Amino acid sequence: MLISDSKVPLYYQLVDILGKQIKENMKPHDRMLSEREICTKYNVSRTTVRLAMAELEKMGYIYKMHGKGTFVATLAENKQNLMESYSFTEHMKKLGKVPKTEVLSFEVIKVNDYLAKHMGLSGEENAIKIIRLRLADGIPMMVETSYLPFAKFSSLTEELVKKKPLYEIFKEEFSQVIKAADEEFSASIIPSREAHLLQVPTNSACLKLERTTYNTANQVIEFTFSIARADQFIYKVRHIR
Amino acid sequence: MLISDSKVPLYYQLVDILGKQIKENMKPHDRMLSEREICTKYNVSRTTVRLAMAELEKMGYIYKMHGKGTFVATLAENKQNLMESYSFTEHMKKLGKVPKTEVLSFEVIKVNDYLAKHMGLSGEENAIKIIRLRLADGIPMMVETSYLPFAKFSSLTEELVKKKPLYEIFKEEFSQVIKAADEEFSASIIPSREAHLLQVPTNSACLKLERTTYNTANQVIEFTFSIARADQFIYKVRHIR
DNA sequence: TTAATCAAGAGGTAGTAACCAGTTCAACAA
DNA sequence: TTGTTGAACTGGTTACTACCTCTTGATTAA
Repeated sequence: MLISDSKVPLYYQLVDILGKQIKENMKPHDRMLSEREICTKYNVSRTTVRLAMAELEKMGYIYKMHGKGTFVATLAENKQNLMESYSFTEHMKKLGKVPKTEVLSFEVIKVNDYLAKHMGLSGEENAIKIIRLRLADGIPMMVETSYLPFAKFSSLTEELVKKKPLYEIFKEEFSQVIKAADEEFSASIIPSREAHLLQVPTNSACLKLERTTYNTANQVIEFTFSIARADQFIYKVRHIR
Repeated sequence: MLISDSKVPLYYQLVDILGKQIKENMKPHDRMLSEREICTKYNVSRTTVRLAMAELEKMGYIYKMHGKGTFVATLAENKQNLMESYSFTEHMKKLGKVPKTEVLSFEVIKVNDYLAKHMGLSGEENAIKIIRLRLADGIPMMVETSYLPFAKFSSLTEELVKKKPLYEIFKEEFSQVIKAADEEFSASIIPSREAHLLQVPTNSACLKLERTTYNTANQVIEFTFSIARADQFIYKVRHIR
């Protein structure tokens, strides 16, 4: 079942196979085969099995109990890839809504002190500033203002941003893999400009969100402010371990 | 430096030692010793070193680059234990504020359908309902309403809750270790009861927070609603991987 | 000078082996 | 009957070995 001379590691092939089994045939708290049983079934070492299981655990698919076994997590139901939680597009699809994005502006700016500090840039560098309106089922949900380091994304165009989700662009066009993200949540009364864009009364509450996204080399690849309408938008995050 | 016959595993002793070194003597992007160098320095196998490094990586202390080395993460500056982000007490201490908690009510209730569903309980079970007012430097910050499964915490008393942070009680009195948490954020106009408790005008915005906390066996050990005043409270979360 | 090559050293993957520490339950002894 | 014990599982820890891929920089060849 596993391909030894594949470019994709054995343990990762196992992650795929077991993950699929869990999603298709198992329910929360079902017991998995023991590590040693998986070894013989797939003819791999326990090292490989434990690597795969560690990965599944990090993804929230399974949990282990010393002396008892490994079990399917309740968390497995609605969570695949942690990265998806950062993505408005993926987030909305998961909720059964149709996401849509309008790019309101796209420009290259010189970073100010605040941006330089938060993005780990020198004050001389440039950043790409993108303002987007996000809609779900045609209802305006949030306004996002994103800053990307120009040095890493100099060839990025407005057309591309209009065509593809930002996180797909990161990965497919610039080989930037998201490794970590910091998010800050707060609430306030909605600013009038955003009230207009989101089509809500001027005294409404809104959810403010600030996100800093890091690549595998621990560099900031995105710094985003979002303002979301309070009556429509709920933001979900999951912590594991 | 490491103690072979200790009850605490070698790899975890290494986590402590390396973590301390990072916090005390290193800064972001500094290179760590290579895995093989650490092996000889502490006289352990590479297995052990890699286990420790994996742990440090999960904690956000370090990041690795294939072929180049292992480096101190920028994230290390302000983050130790992911669990601490759930804890109001720890969270506030980290911000240099003095946390205080007033227990407003403590009672055992029969769960309704909504609670039963969210806590994985049958409709017949009981829960402990605790309402707390959280203050930082004497300023009321948020009102938290928590539900704990009575079956797991039947011996919990109001006195204990007044004396100790809830998450310390979980760990020390009931051996419940937090493994994962789901959080949902939204914003709204503050309800009048909370407006009064938080001493803000009735038309203020507030941050609403719903948290479900799981133990290592993937059972819900806490379900909490929070209402926080928008002008004072910012909630930070970090995702890794 | 410039480009290709190669070796050293980094982390990544994989196997084997052995023993430790919880959990469970059946077999045995009081 | 009621304990207790102990074997047979579970995952957890540790060591050793070997080879892979990626990065870097020095050496070599064009």
